[in-house]
Amino acid sequence: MTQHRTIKPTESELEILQVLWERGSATVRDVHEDLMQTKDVGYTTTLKLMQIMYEKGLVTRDDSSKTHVYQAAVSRERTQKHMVGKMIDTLFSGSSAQLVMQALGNHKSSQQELEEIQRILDNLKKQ
Amino acid sequence: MTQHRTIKPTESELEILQVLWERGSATVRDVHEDLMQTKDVGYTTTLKLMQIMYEKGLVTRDDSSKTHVYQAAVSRERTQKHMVGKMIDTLFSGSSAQLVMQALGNHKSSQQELEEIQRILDNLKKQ
DNA sequence: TCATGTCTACGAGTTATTTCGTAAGCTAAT
DNA sequence: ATTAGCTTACGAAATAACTCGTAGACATGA
Repeated sequence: MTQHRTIKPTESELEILQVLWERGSATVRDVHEDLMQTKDVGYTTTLKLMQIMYEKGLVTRDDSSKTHVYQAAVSRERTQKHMVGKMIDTLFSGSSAQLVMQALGNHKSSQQELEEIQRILDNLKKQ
Repeated sequence: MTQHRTIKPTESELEILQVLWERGSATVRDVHEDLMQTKDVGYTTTLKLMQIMYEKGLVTRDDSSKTHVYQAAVSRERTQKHMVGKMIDTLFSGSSAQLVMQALGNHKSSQQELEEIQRILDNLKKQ
C-alpha cells in the first residue's frame, strides 16, 4: 500500500506541476512568470501554493541558497495515469476506447502522432 | 460567447450527473441509492447537491408532483469534450496523442473497441 | 384522527482551496 | 550605511465544496 491519496493535486497545483515538469526545476519566480502568461495572480499566491505543495510532498525543494529551487515530487506519468483512469471511470463508464475516440475526434493530431498511435494500436491488436 | 463556465461540474456533481446520464431521469432517492453503492453520505447531502445543481442549471427538474424528477441539463458528450480538452491542455501539454497513448496503454480494451478506434484512425489519416 | 414515513427547503457548520497583505531578512548598488 | 529590490514565512480573509440537522408539508394506513 503506497501513498495512494498523494496524487490528487488541485487545479492550481496541477498548473504548477505542469511548469515544473516542463522545466525540471524552477524557482517560485520562474513558475510565477510562466503562470502569468495565462492567468493573473499575485506572486505571493504562487509562493504560498508552492509552500503548501511542499508540505504535502507534491514537490521537493533545495533551500540551500536564499532562493529556493523546486522540483516535482510526483511524476507526470503517474499523475497522468491516475487522472486518466479516474476520468475513464467517472466520465466514460469505464471504456477507455470511448475516451480515445473523444480525444481523437476533437483535437487535431499531427500525421506523425497518428502514426505513433497506429503503432501502439497494432501492438495491442497482436496480443 | 456561450456559457462557457456552465460546464465545470465538481467531483460530486459529476457523480450525480453520471447517474442521471445512465438513467435518463431520476429522483433524489434514485440518485442517492445509486451513490450509496460506492460512497456513504446522507440523503439530505445528495438532495442539497442536486438543488444546487438545479440553481446552477446543471440539471432540470419536474416538480409537478411532490417528488421531483431530475434530468441532466448538460450532455454527457459536451462534458466529456470539455474535460478531455482541459486534461489535454493541463496534463499532456496539448498533445491529444499522448493522452490516447496513455489511455490505450493502461486500460484493457476489447478487440472490438480496438477495431472501432482503428476506424476512426483510418478516417483521420485520410484527411 | 394520529402516527409514520418520505419529501423538499433551508440554515449553517466544516473543510479545502485560493487569495493576498505584511513582516523580516538578505544582497547589491548608490 | 542607506535604499531599493527581491526573497521567504506566515496569518488570515474570501470563496468554493461538501456535509448534515431540523422543520414543515403531504400522503398513507392503522
